[in-house]
Amino acid sequence: MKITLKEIAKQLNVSPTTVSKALQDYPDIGAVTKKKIKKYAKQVGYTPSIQAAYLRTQKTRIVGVIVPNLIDHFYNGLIEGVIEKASKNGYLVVILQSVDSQKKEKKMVDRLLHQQVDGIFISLARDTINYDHLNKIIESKTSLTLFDNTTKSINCNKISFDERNESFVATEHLIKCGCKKIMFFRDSLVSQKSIDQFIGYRKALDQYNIPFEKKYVHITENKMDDDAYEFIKALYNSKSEIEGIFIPNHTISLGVIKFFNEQKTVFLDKVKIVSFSSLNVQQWGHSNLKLIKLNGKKMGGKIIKSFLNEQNLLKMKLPLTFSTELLKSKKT
Amino acid sequence: MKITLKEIAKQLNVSPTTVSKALQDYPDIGAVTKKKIKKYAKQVGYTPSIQAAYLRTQKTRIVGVIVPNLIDHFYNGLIEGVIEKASKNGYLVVILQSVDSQKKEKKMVDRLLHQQVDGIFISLARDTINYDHLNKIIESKTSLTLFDNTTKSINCNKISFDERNESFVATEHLIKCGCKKIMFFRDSLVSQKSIDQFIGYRKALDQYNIPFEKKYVHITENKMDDDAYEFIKALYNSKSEIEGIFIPNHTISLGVIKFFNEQKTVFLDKVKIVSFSSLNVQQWGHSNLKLIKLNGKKMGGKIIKSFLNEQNLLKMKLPLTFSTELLKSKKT
DNA sequence: ATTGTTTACTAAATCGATTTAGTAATCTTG
DNA sequence: CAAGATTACTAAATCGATTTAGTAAACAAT
Repeated sequence: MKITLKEIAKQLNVSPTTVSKALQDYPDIGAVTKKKIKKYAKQVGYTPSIQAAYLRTQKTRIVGVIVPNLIDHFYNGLIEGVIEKASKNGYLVVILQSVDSQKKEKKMVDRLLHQQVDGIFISLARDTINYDHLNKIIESKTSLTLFDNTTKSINCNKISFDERNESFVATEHLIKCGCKKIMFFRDSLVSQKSIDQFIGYRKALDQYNIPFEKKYVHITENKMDDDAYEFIKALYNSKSEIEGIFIPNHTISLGVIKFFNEQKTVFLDKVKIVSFSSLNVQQWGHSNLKLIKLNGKKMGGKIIKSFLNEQNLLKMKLPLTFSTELLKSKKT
Repeated sequence: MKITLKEIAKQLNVSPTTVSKALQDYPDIGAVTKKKIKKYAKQVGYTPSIQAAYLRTQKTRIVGVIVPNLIDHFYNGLIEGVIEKASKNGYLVVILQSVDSQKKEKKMVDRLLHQQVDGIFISLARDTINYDHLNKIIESKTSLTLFDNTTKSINCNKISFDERNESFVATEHLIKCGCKKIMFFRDSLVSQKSIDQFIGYRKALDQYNIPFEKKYVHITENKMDDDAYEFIKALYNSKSEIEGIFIPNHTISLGVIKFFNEQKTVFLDKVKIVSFSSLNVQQWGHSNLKLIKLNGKKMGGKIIKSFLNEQNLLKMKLPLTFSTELLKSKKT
């Protein structure tokens, strides 16, 4: 049977108030009583019900993460990082995937708000262009952190790579390898992340006086890996003159690599590839294939760190004894 | 501001009771009032607080999953399956990793019980040999499902592969390829999963009259991939006569493949490998390397299905109107 | 017209904690 | 030694819902 505060109070012949206060180290409980209560609570393995406490504290100790998918190694690593750091700090992590769809993303946000989680972390779906759901999060005073694919339109915590620079470096690498005809797989026309990647790509071309050609940009859709596979296959069959390929994520590279494996790397010998990836293996150790590693796990840790910072600031502003009053005056 | 039941009641000049009942379609609320309340609730976007409702219903609509790690593709796929199916049925999923340690596993269980989740799903850590934490789950009347690596000692829902048979088939494949000196990577001495795999391996050897040799079994430890890498490297340097290798999981195969990639598959041409894996790519399309695919996503779906079944059975046994009484009589 | 049933609603208890506002008992201090 | 201050504790309200028990009002039956 579940042990409750009341039960402990009854057993020790004190009031529930005393027990609650003793366990929270209130100064107005005698040292002897405090020790006695704490000892007994430990003995019977009492832990206050989070659900019940929520009614007063408004804290669930749960955070929610929405990622576009769970296939990409990058997000897996990221989630690992989030879970590890969150666990250490007593938070549980709820994972949801938007399947890169704005519609689903909105649904997931509603579900998380409904559960009244303490924080929501989102890498926006490829097609998200409306931010009502993000504003709803902010209005509800829930901590919001955008990561990886963010947006400038919303003012909140943000954690992301310097996509422009990373893409510049990637493209530059190909150029330095002697490539001039460089393909760019673009995963979205509207997402900030993709826009930045495109800017980095363009900037590198400009800097090395290579003319930009629209036909070298392919915009992937739906199943990114299959789409990339089909595209690269068609490209090969049409005897393309492509010299280098820049791939902005692991999923797309899966499709591309699949094709090259089928060709037994005959084609790969003529084309240089750079891909963002978060695999820490050199499985595809072909000299013409370079992986730029993006550390998802580290980013995951950073997300929680920024969240915890915010929570601590809140706590400092709202000392326990005055929390209710201050919260009330803040809300009105 | 959060809309509460009380607030709606006030606005419509009815009692909170009426609102609550109307929204739950109780028969003793007039059709007109019911419609009015429902309309208003919808208009202001009211959803009852799960946290508050918990106090009476004892349901959090959260389930927890504990996996050994998040690196292995198999668990990633599994989690994807769990989340997809759980989301569809209104459950949130909390993910935790035991890092293949019994100690952490117990901690994670405590945390989930503390949060009072509706169901806990565990793939036991490699070194788990004590089951007190599982019994605690059962005692607390929380639904428990063991998957992948289970144990016979606990009576609960279980979902796993026929490891003996799968291993038999894998080993048989190597034998049919002409191998007699077959290595077996074993990931644990105590886990049921590993024991079953070993039995399958032995059975295949026996059936084809191949003597079992202890030296062909390597027990991995700690970082399975690194350990496997080091082992296979040493094996190669000692000019081993190994003809076939059976690898029971993706993580170990990462280490092995890493080695072969470094050797540019020179060695691989002389050795046949079978590995369990859940990658759906033919990236390593070498004819001497066979991957036996384990569908994690499907297993994830099955876990939720079995959980939902159990929950529904409970519901049928405990009609809403009598739930409290019956629960009480059951608990005593 | 009186009693018995429905119908439609509400008051109050409850879930498990936290917190505010008090109250005895003890201790200071002028 | 009386009046104020301090110590150690408790009663009761509260958080946001659900559910039990109960009550008026309308209707039906004798």
